[in-house]
Amino acid sequence: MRELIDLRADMLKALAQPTRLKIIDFLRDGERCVCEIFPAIGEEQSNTSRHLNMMISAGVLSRRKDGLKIYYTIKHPEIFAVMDYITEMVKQDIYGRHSLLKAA
Amino acid sequence: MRELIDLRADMLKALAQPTRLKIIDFLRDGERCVCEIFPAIGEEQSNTSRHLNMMISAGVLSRRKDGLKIYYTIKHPEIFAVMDYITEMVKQDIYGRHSLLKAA
DNA sequence: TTTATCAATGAGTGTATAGTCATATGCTCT
DNA sequence: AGAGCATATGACTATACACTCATTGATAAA
Repeated sequence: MRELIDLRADMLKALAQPTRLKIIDFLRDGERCVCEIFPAIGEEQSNTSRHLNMMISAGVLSRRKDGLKIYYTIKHPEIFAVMDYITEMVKQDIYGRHSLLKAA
Repeated sequence: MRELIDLRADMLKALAQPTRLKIIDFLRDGERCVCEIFPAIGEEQSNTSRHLNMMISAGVLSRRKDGLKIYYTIKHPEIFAVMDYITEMVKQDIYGRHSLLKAA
C-alpha cells in the first residue's frame, strides 16, 4: 500500500496548482460538467480534463456520468475547510507584509 | 502584487511534498534547528536547507537565529488543522477502497 | 587568528509537470 | 449504421522540481 505520507502529498499536490484551484473554486456551488468547467476557468478542454482526472486519482473530486456529460464534484467537504484555512493564512501574511512596509 | 490564487497555490505546494511533510510532522512539537531536523527526517543537510527556505518563502515556517543555529517553527497553527483534515480524508479514501475490495 | 561547526548556495542531473494540438473513444439521436 | 457532441488520450515541448556533491559564509570557541 502507498505510504500515508505519499497519499497526503498527492492530495495536497492536487490542490497546489492555480488551474486546479480555479476548478475547485468553481465547484464550490456544486457539481459541474467538463463543458461548463473549462470555459469558466478559461483553459483548454484537454488540459482541464487532465487536471480533473488527476484530482480524481488524488481523491479530491468524484464524478458522475449522465448521458454524454460527466459531472465533477468536490469529494470531501473538508476540502472547503482546508481552502478557507489556506486563504486565511495567506491573507494574514499579506497583511503582515504591509505592516512591515508601513513600519519601515 | 501576486494574485491571491498564486499565493494559495504556493502555500499548498510548500505542503505537498513528502520531504516537507516529514519536516512539518517533526515540527509538531515545536521549534527545531536544522541540525536536529535533517537527521530526524533522514535527508541531506543541503536538501533539508532548501526545503526549509522554500517553506519560509511560502509562509509556512518562520525562523529564529540563536548563535550558530537557526530554529524553524510552523508559522501558523492553522497548518496543523489543514494537515489533520488531509489525513482524515486520505484515511477515509483508504477505508473506502478496502470496502470496495471486500464487496468485489 | 586559527579551527570547528552550522547553515546556505552554486552547479549539475534526472524526472515530473503543465500545457498544446491533433486524434481517439464513447454515447446519443436520427 | 452514421452524424454529432462531450470527454479522454497520445505525442510533444518547455519549464519546474528534488536531489547530490562540493563549496562558501557566518558565528563561536580555542
